Amino acid sequence: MEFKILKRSKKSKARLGLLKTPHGEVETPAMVPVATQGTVKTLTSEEVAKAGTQLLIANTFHLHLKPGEELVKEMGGLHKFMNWKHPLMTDSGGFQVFSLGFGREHGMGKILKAKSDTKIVEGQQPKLLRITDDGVQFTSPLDGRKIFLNPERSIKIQEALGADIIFAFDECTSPVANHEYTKKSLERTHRWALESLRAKKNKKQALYGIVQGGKFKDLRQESAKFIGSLPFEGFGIGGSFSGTDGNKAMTDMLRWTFEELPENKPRHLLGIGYLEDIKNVIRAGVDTFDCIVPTRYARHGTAFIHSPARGLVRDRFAGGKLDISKSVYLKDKKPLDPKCDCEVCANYSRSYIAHLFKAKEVTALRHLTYHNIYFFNNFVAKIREEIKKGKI
RNA sequence: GCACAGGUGGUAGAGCGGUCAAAUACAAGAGACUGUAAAUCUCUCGCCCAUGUGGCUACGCAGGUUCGAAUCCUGCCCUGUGCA
Repeated sequence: MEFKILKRSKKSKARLGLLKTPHGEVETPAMVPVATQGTVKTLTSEEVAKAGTQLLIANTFHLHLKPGEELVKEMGGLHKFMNWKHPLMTDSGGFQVFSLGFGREHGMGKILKAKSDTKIVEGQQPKLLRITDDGVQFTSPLDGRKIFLNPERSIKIQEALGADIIFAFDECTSPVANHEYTKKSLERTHRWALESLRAKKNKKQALYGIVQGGKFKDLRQESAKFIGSLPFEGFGIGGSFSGTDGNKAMTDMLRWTFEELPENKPRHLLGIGYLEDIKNVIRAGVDTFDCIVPTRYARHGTAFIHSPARGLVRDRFAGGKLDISKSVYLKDKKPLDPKCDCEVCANYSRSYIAHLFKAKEVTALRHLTYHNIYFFNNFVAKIREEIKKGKI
């Protein structure tokens, strides 16, 4: 893999780049739709590409569970298996250490929405899995069976899957972990980073190290310094932030991190963001970022649109949300987003999609997903243009 | 006309003497979702006050039995099925 920075903004830390992988190039900044189980839910791989997607991220933990990396390998690798001819990443399973552990136990996402009395202290274990220096013992959410993952196994699985970019195994720390827990967890993630590097054999794949450290400045800097000093080909920024103070916690964290990272290597922000986050993180210097928002929100009935729908939308950024489950849209002849030129907006009305959604037809979810992916890709493409023109 | 069966909230459908404003599901309304256990989850859903171990009106209609009836009895009105 090769990463070229084509332009650095004078107005911000934003950069325009080109990521060259064995399966083609990615113009950065770029949004990365999530294909956890080897599919962007409801879409074919051809549709995903047609909607402007350059890069996808699939998941080690889920594909290991089902159908198993050996099967994927037997079928010619993940690219061939899912007929995705473009660049591909796999996440390491590190997020599941959180989402199936403390996250599930506390009914909490990795971004804290409100003040919480829950605290995680050093030495505490989640009920549903066991984290030790050797690795993580998961309980499969599918059938309760035990799954053990550590850096070596995660890398082996990712090599069998065969994505262009793979990630070191880490622990995504909970937003309610205290400084001491986060520090101990970070030290373990750092050891795992070294082990991930050691385990990696396949030279065609690029391995990204992951910076953690939660919301703590000293830990973020320590992590960025350490991970940044290792021979990774790029970096993932993971973990938790507070969401109670707008975007400040996130941009602060990115600033602390990027000050310590080698700036000629690509940076991937893991699991962000909302539409209103995107410009900020790009301004902070993020090259790629993945997020389930366009796809999950689609399946839950939300279309992202340019102009706010009257009374139903927050319009804090360059777009709005349209909840197609509202009965008013049954009588609305307009497309989801009148300013969008995707194939769904060119051909279908809100009325029709609202009907499909209420009738629980899967095609509604397909249309919404396609539109949202297109919308996000287009949104980022315009930001690339703005960086090119020196506006951002 | 006769014989059965039945009439409960927007719908379907529980309840068959007290703990019933009435299970459950659907529909409807509101909210949540940031490296996907997520085509998911949460809340509201008779009316009123206003949010409480609150008030009022309800189970086809009219009477009755009973301390007490959606639940038992009588009549009436509807609906379905069978037989004439």
